Amino acid sequence: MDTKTRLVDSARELLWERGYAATSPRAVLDAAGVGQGSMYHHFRGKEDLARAVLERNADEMRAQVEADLAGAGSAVDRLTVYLRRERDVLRGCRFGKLAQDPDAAASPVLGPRIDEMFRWLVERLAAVVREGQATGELSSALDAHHIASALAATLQGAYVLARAERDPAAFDAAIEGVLALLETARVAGGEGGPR
Amino acid sequence: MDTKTRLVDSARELLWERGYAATSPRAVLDAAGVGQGSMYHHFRGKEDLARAVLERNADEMRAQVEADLAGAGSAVDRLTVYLRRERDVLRGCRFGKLAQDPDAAASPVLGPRIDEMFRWLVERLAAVVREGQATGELSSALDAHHIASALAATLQGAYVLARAERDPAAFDAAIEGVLALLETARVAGGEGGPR
DNA sequence: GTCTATAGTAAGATAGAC
DNA sequence: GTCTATCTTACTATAGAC
Repeated sequence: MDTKTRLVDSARELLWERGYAATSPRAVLDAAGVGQGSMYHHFRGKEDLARAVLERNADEMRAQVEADLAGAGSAVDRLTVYLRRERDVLRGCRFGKLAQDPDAAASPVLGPRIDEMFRWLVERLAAVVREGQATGELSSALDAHHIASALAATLQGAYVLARAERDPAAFDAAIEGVLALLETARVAGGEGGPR
Repeated sequence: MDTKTRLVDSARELLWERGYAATSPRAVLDAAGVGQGSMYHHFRGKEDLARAVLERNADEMRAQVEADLAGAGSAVDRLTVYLRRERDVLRGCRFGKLAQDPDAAASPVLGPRIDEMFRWLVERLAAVVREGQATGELSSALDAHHIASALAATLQGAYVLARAERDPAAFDAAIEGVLALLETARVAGGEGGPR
């Protein structure tokens, strides 16, 4: 594996584990096993390296979300697949972590990328909710964007709870809770209604 | 105001704004307008000062939550009051912020205090859900701890979304979404049922 | 292209004058 | 009890040898 790839891989892990502000270029270099100067040859600095990591993370996340939401089954079924997918709970969300990081959020190059990722995610979830409304599975009285926002927020908050309590069970409890609520919102008689 | 109080006040603001890892003692001293040595006279160091801040934050948060949840109205009404209470959305939750901070969460003195706060909050919310089940407002088929976890998680995640999108509207959308779901869970005929 | 060496700054903490 | 001065370490970045 070449040096540039090793740098991105190492930075990706450290950014996930420690966040942006708390990740030093030195730590990345040590983890990648390269000298001081290599990073500044391939990247303009810490921020530019983080940008490369964010681009890769965004590609992977979009692909994963699409895989979950574009599958078979009703809208609620697919949202359930997405929310119940196995995750590295205690490490948290690669994007949510950075959204809370003071330096990453304030960065003019990183901030907009984080912003864009979440706006895309919520809109993608909202589209599935609207599909559910179109088939009659979910009530048309619900605001699709609100429901999608609540689902995305529960997922992000579930990570926060699990990390605070140092217990993955806190994550599962929150996900099961919102799924139970979503289940009650299924319209009786709609496609794949309550069971 | 005495020096010790000014130090805690300044640290409290900076911890909220920047988190623990990214808040330097120097920044606290500058904000408080005191010299280097004063902090080390009143506190053992950065971690000890943060501990003092966390204790004050915990007191205030418990009082605020109790004020919202112990009021009049049905269980769902009170949960709604809690979730809709006005918040400094873009600054985030004083505890949720620290839960995501790598250094704060890893600290043996700060970590357990963050843990305890969230466990208390979820249990307090679960108690209200159980009250709703006792009066027949909410279905007894629901797992109170799961629902409480989902509500706490949505709140935390709503902060994450708003910060990521730099828009308080993202917070409101998530809260309204989960409230809409909670509303559908009201048992018809129960106290203060669906309207 | 990758390395070591080193710049300049700030971190967290301590020493000692007043 | 509060201050300034200073210690040691680590930060982000650059210089220049190989």
